[in-house]
Amino acid sequence: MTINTPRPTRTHKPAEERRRDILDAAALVFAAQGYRCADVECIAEHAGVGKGTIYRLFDNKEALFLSTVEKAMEDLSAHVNESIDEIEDPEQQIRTAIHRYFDFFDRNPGTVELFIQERAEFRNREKPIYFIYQENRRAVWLERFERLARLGRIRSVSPELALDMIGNLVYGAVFSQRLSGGQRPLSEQSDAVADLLFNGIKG
Amino acid sequence: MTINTPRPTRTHKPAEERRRDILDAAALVFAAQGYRCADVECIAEHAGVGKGTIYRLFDNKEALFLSTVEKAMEDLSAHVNESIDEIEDPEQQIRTAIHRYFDFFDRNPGTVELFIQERAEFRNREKPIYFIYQENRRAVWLERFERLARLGRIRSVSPELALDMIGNLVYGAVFSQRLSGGQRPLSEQSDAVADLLFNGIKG
Amino acid sequence: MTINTPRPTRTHKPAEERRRDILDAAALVFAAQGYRCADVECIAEHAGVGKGTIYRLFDNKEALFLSTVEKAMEDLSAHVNESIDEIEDPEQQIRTAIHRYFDFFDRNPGTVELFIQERAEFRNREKPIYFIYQENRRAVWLERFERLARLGRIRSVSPELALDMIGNLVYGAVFSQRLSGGQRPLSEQSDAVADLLFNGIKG
Amino acid sequence: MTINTPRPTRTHKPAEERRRDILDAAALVFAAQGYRCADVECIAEHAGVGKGTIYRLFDNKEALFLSTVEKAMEDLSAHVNESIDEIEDPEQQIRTAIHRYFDFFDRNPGTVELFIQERAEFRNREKPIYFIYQENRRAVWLERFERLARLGRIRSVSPELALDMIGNLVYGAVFSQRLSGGQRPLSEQSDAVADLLFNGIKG
DNA sequence: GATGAATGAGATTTCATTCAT
DNA sequence: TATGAATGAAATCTCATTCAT
Repeated sequence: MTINTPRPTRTHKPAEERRRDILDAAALVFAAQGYRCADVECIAEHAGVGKGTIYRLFDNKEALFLSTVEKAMEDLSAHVNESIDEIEDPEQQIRTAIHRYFDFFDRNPGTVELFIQERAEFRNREKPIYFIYQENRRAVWLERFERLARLGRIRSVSPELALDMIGNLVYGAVFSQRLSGGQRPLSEQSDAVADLLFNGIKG
Repeated sequence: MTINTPRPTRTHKPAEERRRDILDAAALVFAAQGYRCADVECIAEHAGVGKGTIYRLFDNKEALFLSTVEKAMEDLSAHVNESIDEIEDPEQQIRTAIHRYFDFFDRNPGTVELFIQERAEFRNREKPIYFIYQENRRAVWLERFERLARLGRIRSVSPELALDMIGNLVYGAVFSQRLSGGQRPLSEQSDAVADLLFNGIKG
Repeated sequence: MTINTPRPTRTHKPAEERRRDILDAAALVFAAQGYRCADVECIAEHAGVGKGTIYRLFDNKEALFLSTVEKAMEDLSAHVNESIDEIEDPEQQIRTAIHRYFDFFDRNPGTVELFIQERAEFRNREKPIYFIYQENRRAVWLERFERLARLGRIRSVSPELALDMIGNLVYGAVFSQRLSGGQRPLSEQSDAVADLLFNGIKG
Repeated sequence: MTINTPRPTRTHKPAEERRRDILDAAALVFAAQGYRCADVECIAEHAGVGKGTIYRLFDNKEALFLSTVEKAMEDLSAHVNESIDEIEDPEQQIRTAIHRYFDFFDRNPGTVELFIQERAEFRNREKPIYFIYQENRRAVWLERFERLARLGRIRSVSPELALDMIGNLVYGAVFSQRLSGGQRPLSEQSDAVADLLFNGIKG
């Protein structure tokens, strides 16, 4: 026998905590239902607040969604970049990054949905948040590839191209796995992906 | 004051031609506005028909959209596979396929949007049409990779994995280029991608 | 194994026959689906003609429907009045009329639906066709009741009132039976109804 | 040029009151325009609310309509049965019921329309609400007729039949008056109807 | 004349957003 | 400040009617 303990009618919390609650709920609901089908009321319920509160903290549904995506992107970025700097060898940095990238999506499968949704619904915005973040980090990664080249461990390709390739490869892998309904964790494939990247299929 | 020169009167056409007109218009409008924002009336105008005609030939907006995606996928598949069989060398087959794959999206940039939209809006459907088609062709491509392995031109990776990798790579490349707003044609990169695939960045 | 023998593409029939075919089909479909839900196309199919033909013979859906109701009313009127004049005794005339009235609706249950539909959908028209016909016959029936009164067989009520009462009684009975889902044939009750009418429940 | 003085702003009312407002407006509009032609927006205006409010309180147009009919039926039932129990003599009970039945429809002429509409548009539903209510009350009324029979004041007919007859008679009378456009109040005829019922036209 | 493909007005319903409480 | 009742714009889809063939 469950007892309904209805949410207390009004509660006071610091605004920052409210925001987090709402963004967490939004990530869940947007990922599960898609941007259009997600009902703001449903998000409000999940977050344990009234609709009005959402509209006080976010301009509108679009702003709420973009904040949600941004938060997800921050989490991804933090997860990937966290312990990279402590690694000395650039190849190992790359291998670790791939692994942690895959690992993040294994743990947060909804995040792919958020990225898809963003692009699907906000075609007009300049550039998806994902690619903005990617660009921000580009310089750092480029330098790592250049170091690798200087060490003679990249031969035939320009660092620029290599960076793009790996970006496309892992990005494509995440989408493919998610969209094709693949069940195997991505992170299991990270070594194979890295090997391919470094050695190619002939190697 | 502009004078609208409305579509003259009603014209009769064979059903097949009408379908094509409508699917062409739909591909345009869905790609430009997204599934949700695309107004069926707008598609009708583009196709030069009345709304009713669309609803006579397609059950509803969803069916129209999915037909549009399917048609795009057929076009892609035909474009890629067309002249592959005439090529003898399996490596060359793969290189050509990559090139033609990229080339298709250069010529039909809206197609990526359609694929994104499908996934974004119809999360419930088993599997996106793209992956259904991909699976259909899998056996054929697998055989080519196996031949390559038998010829000793693939060393370290299983044909299965190699196939997945290349799938992810090109798929990711198309998305990346489109989503990141890249302006350079994909097909220009096809050689570099193939080189990476075969030789890796170390090679 | 049935062989589809599709309706020959075009046939020529005298207009009068066409009209009858269409009205028969219309009576069926309108009774089964109701005025609003009845699709003109469906009626055309039932009648074995094209939609255009219907619109050549009838101004519009409304006119078609009203013609259908009128035809039904003519049939009812004919069925009831047919052999009344050959009967000598006025009481027997009334008893026979009641019986034939009920009998008609037993045989043509859809007719009630048509009358209901007419009223439901064409509230604006002066008076339903049923009541127009009823009024036309009123003088004749009034005379019969007056003869009955002159013969001393109606005591306490005016012929006018008696006529109205019986009208209401049988009309109500038909509706009740139909609307309440009664399964017993109306005509079985005609004697009881007539007895009540003549003698009341005390008698 | 008329100046619209639009409903001021939004007001808050208890749900029960809102429901009543809406049902009152719906009864008016459905009776005047018929189920199909009645625009929900029009009902909303009459009720002084927005369309959305109607859809918050009722699942859809159909549910709104059926609630309206049910409410009307409750009102009728209450009006008829109200003071019957205080009457001692069963014949007087019946006479009073007839009178109050007619009186109700004189005061609420639209109610007949609602009943017609219900049947016309929802032919699929098991049984119209009117007949469901009628059946509920049947046992009580049957008992009254049986008491009358025991008192020797009904001779020749079974109580069952007598009850059906009177039901048909008054039901038919209401329809007839309404449909034939009769202007005289029904309640003026109630004595004559009762006399006919008890004594017949011969008596 | 006969057909049925083509048309588009019109009505229901949803849900983001507002604002009275 | 927090709530959720109230709002109404917007979009799908149907089907009576027309008219090219």
